[in-house]
Amino acid sequence: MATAAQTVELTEDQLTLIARALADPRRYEILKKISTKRCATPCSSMRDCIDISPATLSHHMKELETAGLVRSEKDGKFVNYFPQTQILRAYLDRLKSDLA
Amino acid sequence: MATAAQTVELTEDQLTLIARALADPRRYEILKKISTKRCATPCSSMRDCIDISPATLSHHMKELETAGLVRSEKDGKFVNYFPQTQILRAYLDRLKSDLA
DNA sequence: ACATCAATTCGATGGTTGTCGAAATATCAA
DNA sequence: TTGATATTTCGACAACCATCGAATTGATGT
Repeated sequence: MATAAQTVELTEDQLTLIARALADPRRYEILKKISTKRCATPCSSMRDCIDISPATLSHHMKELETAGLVRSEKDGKFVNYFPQTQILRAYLDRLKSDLA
Repeated sequence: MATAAQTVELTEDQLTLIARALADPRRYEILKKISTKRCATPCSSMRDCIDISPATLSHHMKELETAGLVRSEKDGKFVNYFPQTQILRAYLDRLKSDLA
């Protein structure tokens, strides 16, 4: 089953990390931007539309990555980010089964 | 269309309030408990299974209510809580359309 | 009226977090 | 090598937040 969707099981800690990652408006905007793009999103391109210092951006990217919501790949002096939609889907499924 | 599901539109502020409300483990447990019960859930019954002071519980309930995730109804000296599933559904729909 | 119980409010405390400037690290181009 | 650019790390600060004891409010039953 090559293209079957993997169902990820989230630990309690991951659940909290994800919820907290989504709870900051700026981080949410960043993730939204990464998610809508199919291609790689470099750190620097984020600063074109979000007014933020490099240090703060780096901090937020680490939070998103620790939560598992994005994956990073180094490309020379740039760092590209990719959305990890299976994690978000697992989160949505979990909320639905726990709370709906 | 008598039983049609209402689609609620969430503001940016509500989005943040909900995310923050879900980001605390204890609050998540409380909401989970309220959600799995169909009947009214009094404040005091929460303390049977969650070790928490009355003051902290009251604080968390207010957060959940401000986020719109629960509704409260006074019943004598008790306060009953009801899950507001349409708000949770609106939140899930929003995450899906923004991030998936 | 009084005592009792549920819940809220107040005030304080300790920990967390978003923010950014400055310095450091890493890569690339000339 | 030197300079420029991208990103991270460090240190600090202010704001926020979870927590709870104590005092308060509100309702019930005696």
